[in-house]
Amino acid sequence: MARRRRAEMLEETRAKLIDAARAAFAEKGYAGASMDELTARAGLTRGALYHHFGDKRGLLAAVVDRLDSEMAARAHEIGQRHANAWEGLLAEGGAYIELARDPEIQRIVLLDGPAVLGDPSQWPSQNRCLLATMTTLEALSREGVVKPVDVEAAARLINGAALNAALWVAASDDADVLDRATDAFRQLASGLLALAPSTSPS
Amino acid sequence: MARRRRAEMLEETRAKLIDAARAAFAEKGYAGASMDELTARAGLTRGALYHHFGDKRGLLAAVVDRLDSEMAARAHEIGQRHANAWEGLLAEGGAYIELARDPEIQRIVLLDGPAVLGDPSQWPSQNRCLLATMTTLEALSREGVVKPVDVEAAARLINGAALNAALWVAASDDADVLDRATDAFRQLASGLLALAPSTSPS
DNA sequence: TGATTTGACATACGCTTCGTATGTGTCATT
DNA sequence: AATGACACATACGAAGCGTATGTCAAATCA
Repeated sequence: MARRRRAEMLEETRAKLIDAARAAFAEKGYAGASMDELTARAGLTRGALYHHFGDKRGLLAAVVDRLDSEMAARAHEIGQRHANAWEGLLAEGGAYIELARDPEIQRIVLLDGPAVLGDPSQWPSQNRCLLATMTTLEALSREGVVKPVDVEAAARLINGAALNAALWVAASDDADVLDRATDAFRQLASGLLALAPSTSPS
Repeated sequence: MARRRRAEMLEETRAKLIDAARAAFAEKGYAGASMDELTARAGLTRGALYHHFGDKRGLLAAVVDRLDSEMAARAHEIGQRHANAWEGLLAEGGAYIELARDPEIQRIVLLDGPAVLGDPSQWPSQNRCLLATMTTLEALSREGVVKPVDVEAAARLINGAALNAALWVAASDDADVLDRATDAFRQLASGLLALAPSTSPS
């Protein structure tokens, strides 16, 4: 069998640990997940974990960073699909709402993450999400589509509203809740528009 | 000395435990707070705690319920002060933002609470907050001030935006962040208005 | 190529903490 | 006055985290 390089092995174990942790945290929650069990499932021991991530919290940070990056990339991509930048912003928000219905993201990013790692707005990954929204808003502001506005503040509130909507959608089994949340989101966002918002612009 | 009734004592120990837990959770966080230390500071032992609250989680639920009720009452009261219902809604949101700057509320209600107790929109106390906002919105909708809107969805998003703004405000030391967040909140909320929002209505 | 060092893990240990099971004293009831 | 219930304290077991230590392969170098 071909011998693999050391760096390869290292990356592989890191990935295995992150994957195992992602599953364990999602299933049992951060506090409920045992590091012994988690590492054993990955075919390793706690030794590997502490060597790579320092402590349990470091492991969560790594998992969160990964999930959050995936979210940002996906939401931004969806936003980019729209020729109209304003529709892109709305779609981006809608994408966040949908993404956050994923139980893994729910539990790890939205619930345990803030409690263990502190305010999300301080995370490097969250800043990526925020930056994407801010960039879009900035462009819209230059084009005159939205009113002159504090871009950072507006972006934070928009993201916050979307994430909260996602929590609501995820907690209820009702199928139409997603649509209700999305509609309300669009209405709220229209408050940023320079022109009087039309009820159904499409 | 006057002998107190049994029920009085009972309520007093409950209150002492909740107060001690409130302080301990705020200072060390839920996970970091030791129940031995917490109860000792109240002049009791863990026995009392498990007798009254079942487990650590039950104690947190009691603390959260208390804090959250205080928030709802205070915010609603502030909203009531305004003759104009629309300004009342905005003031209510602003009040949430300000209230959440309190480190106790920050840590216990906004960070640890959701992680341990689950989605806040399922809490009885949170429903009180929500109901207040919904009532105001409903009235505004009847008066024709805001567009016909899904009241529950709009209320949830508004509350979510306010809470998220509060996290941001609390995390940054910048003094003007509070104003920036409040302004952005008002702009977003104006998306619900039936008429084209004026830039500075007051 | 053989010796040495570095680094990636495994193993072993102690400490803390939670939850429960059991004990004890005091207040109501009869 | 005796009994039962209740409010709490004490004692115990188990689990989990972090650290300190050990080990073996891989990289470096003479």
